[in-house]
Amino acid sequence: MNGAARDSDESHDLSCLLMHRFNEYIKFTPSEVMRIRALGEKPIALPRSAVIREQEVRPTCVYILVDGWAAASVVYESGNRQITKVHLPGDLMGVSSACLDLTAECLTALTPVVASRVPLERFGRLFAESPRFAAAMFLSSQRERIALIDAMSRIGRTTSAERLAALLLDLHERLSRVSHACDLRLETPITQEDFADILGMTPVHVNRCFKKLQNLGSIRRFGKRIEILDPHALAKFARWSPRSVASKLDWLIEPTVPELSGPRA
Amino acid sequence: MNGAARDSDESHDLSCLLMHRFNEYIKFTPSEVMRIRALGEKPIALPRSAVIREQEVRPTCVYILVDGWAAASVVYESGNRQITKVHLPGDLMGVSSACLDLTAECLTALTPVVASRVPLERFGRLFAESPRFAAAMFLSSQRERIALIDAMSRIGRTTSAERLAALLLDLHERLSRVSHACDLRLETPITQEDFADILGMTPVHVNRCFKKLQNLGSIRRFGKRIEILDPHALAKFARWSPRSVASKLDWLIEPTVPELSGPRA
DNA sequence: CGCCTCCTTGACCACCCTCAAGACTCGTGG
DNA sequence: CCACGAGTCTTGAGGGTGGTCAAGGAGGCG
Repeated sequence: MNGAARDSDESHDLSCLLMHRFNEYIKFTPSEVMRIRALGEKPIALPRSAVIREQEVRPTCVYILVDGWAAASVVYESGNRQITKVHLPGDLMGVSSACLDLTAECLTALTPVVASRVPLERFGRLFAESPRFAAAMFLSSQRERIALIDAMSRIGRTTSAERLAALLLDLHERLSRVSHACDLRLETPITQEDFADILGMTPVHVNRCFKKLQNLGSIRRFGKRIEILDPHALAKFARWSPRSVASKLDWLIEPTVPELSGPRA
Repeated sequence: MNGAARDSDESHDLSCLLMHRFNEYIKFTPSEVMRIRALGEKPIALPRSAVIREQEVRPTCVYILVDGWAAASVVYESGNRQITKVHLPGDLMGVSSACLDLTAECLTALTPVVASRVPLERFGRLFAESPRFAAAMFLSSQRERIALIDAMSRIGRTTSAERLAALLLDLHERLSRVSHACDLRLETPITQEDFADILGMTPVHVNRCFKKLQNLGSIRRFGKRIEILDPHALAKFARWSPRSVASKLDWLIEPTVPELSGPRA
């Protein structure tokens, strides 16, 4: 048992949330769950727009987003920024910059957030000692690459309205997995300017695209609440379909769990 | 010694090339090098434009690019495609799709290529048995994420001429590391249409951007040979600077090499 | 109530796309 | 050796998507 275990009273209620993400590819054993739970330091609350971690600084930690939404973005001197990833509760943030001398992206709070630091040393120790944790991290990094590939190809090769539609579907899917979104209602606490920075366009044009999707009868809006009226039509319009992660991963990880948690659904 | 060792006579001369990439973050021991060498099957030669691996198929392998240039791209029904990564000799290809049920990207040959398949099982076995290999793969995946982040933010937030300039500098840097490019001359065997697919624009406009960079006095062209006249000015124009990978990685990997395999510092 | 942030809308314009035609290169075959 | 054709590059003309600028409206909070 390592010294960080004393943090775990705060991270108590996070555990299920975090496990949800970490379990994406692997069913961890109880003892593994214990260790993963102990990864994060005491969570910190930050207001909206707060910088969680600067761009162009020495990376020392990764971060677990416990509550709220956050953005990873590349900021230019002109003030322009491109959001490269919208992080939802349970996400691990700032991992990619760990391979660099200076961080490539800035982590900011899109809403008030609660986040927990994970020192790289602690992360690295678990990575070295638990091959299954290493495999899970490897796979989830690949999944992040896929997300980037999808976002990039949309920015490069689809129109603005299509991009917005795809983003709404994407957020809806991710949120429903964290079970924030019920049915086809979508609560998006972020501004149209944020949308613009995600989609590589301007706030003004985001607004016009929203109107366009409304006129097409695909969505309806009530303030920040968005309702997807015809998901099928919207998906077709956006040329979007959900990615399904590999079901068979025995090439990387033993499919069965050695100890207790045996039963597979 | 595993059965794949018999492939190693062909992969003989590749080893230095591949090691160059695999060594990016770690210095491997001789026995580790042996195992990595044995990863790839017998390399296969393919003509330009050949599909190395389709999109939307079940992933069974990753690929080592031994010679030539290849592209990972997302292809739309309309025939449009976005190249998400230009692979140079020594690159590992198709890794990100390994986490999916169906591949997200299509791998195609931009020039005649020589490539070697690595069955996922073989990759996974080495990953499980060698924590140092696992760490190296993890880090190189993070580096790929950074490359995607950079490409994406450029497409989303910079003008076409800036993007082209950044791409030229990027290719020059990568090529000079594989030592194909001497000095400021850049041999690009790919068409302007390929450039367009990388940069998220049209071939016609790529041509105009080339002309613009020439008129600025930043580059000169002789067919497919490009000379960067003022790299400093070009980098400033493109808002480009080389990324430097972390020098201190002892949080993930023991910095010094143990002899054969086991002993921990 | 007033201020701030965000949303909305209009007018204008530029960057980049589309279409199209001609020039150049290079491999192939007569 | 030249002719041909396919693929690529180059250039022009015109148009549309989306950016810029600006002003008014709507909501939230001290």
